[in-house]
Amino acid sequence: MGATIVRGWADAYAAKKLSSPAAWARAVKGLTLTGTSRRGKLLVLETSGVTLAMRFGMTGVLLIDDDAAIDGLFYGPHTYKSEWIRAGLEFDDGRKLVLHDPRRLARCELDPDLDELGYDALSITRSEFAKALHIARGEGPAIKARLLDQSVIAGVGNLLGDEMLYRAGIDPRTPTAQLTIDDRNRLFKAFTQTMRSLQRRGGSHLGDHMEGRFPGGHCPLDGGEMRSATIGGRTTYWCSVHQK
DNA sequence: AGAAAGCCTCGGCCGC
DNA sequence: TGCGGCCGAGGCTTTC
Repeated sequence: MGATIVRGWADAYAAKKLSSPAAWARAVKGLTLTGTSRRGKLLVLETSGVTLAMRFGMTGVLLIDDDAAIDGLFYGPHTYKSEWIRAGLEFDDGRKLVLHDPRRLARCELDPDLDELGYDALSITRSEFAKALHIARGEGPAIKARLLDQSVIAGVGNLLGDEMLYRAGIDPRTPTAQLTIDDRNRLFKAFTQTMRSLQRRGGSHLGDHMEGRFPGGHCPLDGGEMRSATIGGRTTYWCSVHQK
């Protein structure tokens, strides 16, 4: 902390949410880093001025002084190339933060609106979880879609959402308001356990969840056929036997 | 060749 | 008729 940004840059893709690529370079120059935090999938850099943020999409990785902050992304490449560097910050002490992203879905942001994000998935409490699943009117969305809604709970992606429902034995298509008390209890337990194991593994998708998660796959727990469909806009897999 | 990720936008359907 | 809630499709991009 305390280092000052001497230079920043972003290409047109990384800066897609900004008014222009130059806006990032212009805004970050001369700012002093005062703190870092994370909310859901968003990395937040607090500074002496405007708050900076980065999101990593599917294949984005933060490089700190040339070292990858995480490795082994399930869908990512297993190599690093200089042409995949999309944005970066250089500090007056010689250190740097670099955004490496082959598929160009990662983004830099200025003054992010944290109110758009719900409870953080890593630290959500039982009572917050209950609120997150509360539906005021009607049946609500399919539970899978609810888990992926970043404005309700921030941090759950497609693979994690499938994993939690798989562990809890809940059909991802179930309307949220139809979940029983028992369902909700099992889901909260599966949720926290899944997040804990994710954290232990270093926070990346290593592909060690849900072995049957592919077309024609079978459930490793009971041999049931795995089904798949688009739910909440994402490809979803579930066991036809134990996820009811 | 098609499918996948996160996120965004769009148009359509449903029920009140 | 309008509105909110919800849905899938389509787009972005590249790799496998």
